[in-house]
Amino acid sequence: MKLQLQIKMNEALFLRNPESSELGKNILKYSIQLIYKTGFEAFTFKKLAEDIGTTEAGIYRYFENKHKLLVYLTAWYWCWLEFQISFHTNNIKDPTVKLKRVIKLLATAIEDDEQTSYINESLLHQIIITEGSKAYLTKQVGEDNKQQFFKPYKDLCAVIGKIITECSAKYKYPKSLASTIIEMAHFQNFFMKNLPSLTDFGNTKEESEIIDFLNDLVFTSLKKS
Amino acid sequence: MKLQLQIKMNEALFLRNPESSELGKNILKYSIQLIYKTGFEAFTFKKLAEDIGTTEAGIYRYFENKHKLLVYLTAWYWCWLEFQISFHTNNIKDPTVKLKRVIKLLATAIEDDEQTSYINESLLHQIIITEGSKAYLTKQVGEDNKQQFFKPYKDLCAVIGKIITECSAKYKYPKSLASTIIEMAHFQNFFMKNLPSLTDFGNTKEESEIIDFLNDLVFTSLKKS
DNA sequence: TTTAAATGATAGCAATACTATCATAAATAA
DNA sequence: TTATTTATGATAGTATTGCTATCATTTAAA
Repeated sequence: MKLQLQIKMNEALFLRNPESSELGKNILKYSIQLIYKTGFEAFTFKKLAEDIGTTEAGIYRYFENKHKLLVYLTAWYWCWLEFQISFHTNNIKDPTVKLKRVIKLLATAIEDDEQTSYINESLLHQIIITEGSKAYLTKQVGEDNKQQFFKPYKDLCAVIGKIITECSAKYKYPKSLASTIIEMAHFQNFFMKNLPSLTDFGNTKEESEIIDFLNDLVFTSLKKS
Repeated sequence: MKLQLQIKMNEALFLRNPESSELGKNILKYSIQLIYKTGFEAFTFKKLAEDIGTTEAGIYRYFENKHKLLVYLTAWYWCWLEFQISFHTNNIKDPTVKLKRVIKLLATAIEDDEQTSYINESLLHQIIITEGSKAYLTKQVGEDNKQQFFKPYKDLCAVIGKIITECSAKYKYPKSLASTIIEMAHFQNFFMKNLPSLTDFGNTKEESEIIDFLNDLVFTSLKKS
């Protein structure tokens, strides 16, 4: 008997719930692998269908198009991460300790946690780093937002913003600082690996340095105010 | 007699230099308008050709594909911005004042400066906010980087990093802080307009608030160290 | 004025992004 | 158990995208 973590996803993101069938789960599993391997631009439903051993039309019964699938995956990731955060910061009283834990969770590569057999969290984390912002950097961001597609991201940001306010009630920009931490945990990681001169971590390429940078950035801001 | 600002672009970015002919200049001019209007995903050379009144094949003689064109536009923008920064911070001794000026330039919407008739800097700035990161968030980032496509971005980051170090020689993360300022000047702007709950500027939607936030972020970090 | 270079016009082709149809298999309800 | 809904597989087809090739014509340089 095993505890299964189920995330309730926004129904407007899919045509048929991918978590409700084998094929659906395979779509999630293999799309993560294929996007990781080829990048989102070169990723197509045709190739995905071949990998799974089904047909293109089969995929289209679950997802309207690859953009929706990407939004689904990112939304899933932010939900999952918010759960991780609430789990790992549970019972911690000191908001400073809490915030440090959050930064570490945001900036650390994840081991696949096997709770959800069809989602490889480690690969998904890598995908979010490279492809995540493409989910909202579009012309349709307004409509997608109306349909609540970015609620998990906004919720996570709100949670972190609240911890920031607990740390320092006077600090004026809790939400912007929260979104900055989230984005920079990913961007500094991408830069470190791909455009290292944009960072100070080019030599070691250690995640711990990103964590140190973010801690410094956040806690000097909060101590002062 | 008018002074013309000419930016020497990396030759590997194009097949034929777009600044060397009318058609080329039209490609730059109309591509900025069309990407601004439709977004990069829906932008095609076919539509661009129709707008200009030429043929698809005509565009392909200048740019290998739309990715290269986007990289060209972003590279041009970073070059132009670095010039703006060096121009507007010239003769300023105090590095703190300099850095404040830089933050303002990064976060402020630009008026089209008419110096370059075929490039509308104001629209281009908007494009960079929404599409800019797509230039490097790809599988080919490594190869593109080898060909020096991101040199203007890296140069700008180095310039800002140097000013940061002038402000505080002891600060440990000048380059990461520089790339953070650059990215956040844009992302907070995008969030403010499209996903306002990710920021603290949803009510006023004023650029000046982004500038205040970045100033606070940067100068508390630098004062402390 | 000859020659080279840039453009326009047209064609074509492989891949992408879908939609539709129908047969079959599997799960569910009567 | 049979009847019936539901999901999948197989196949086709269509418009658009992304790109290359050819050749005639205009424009600019030698």
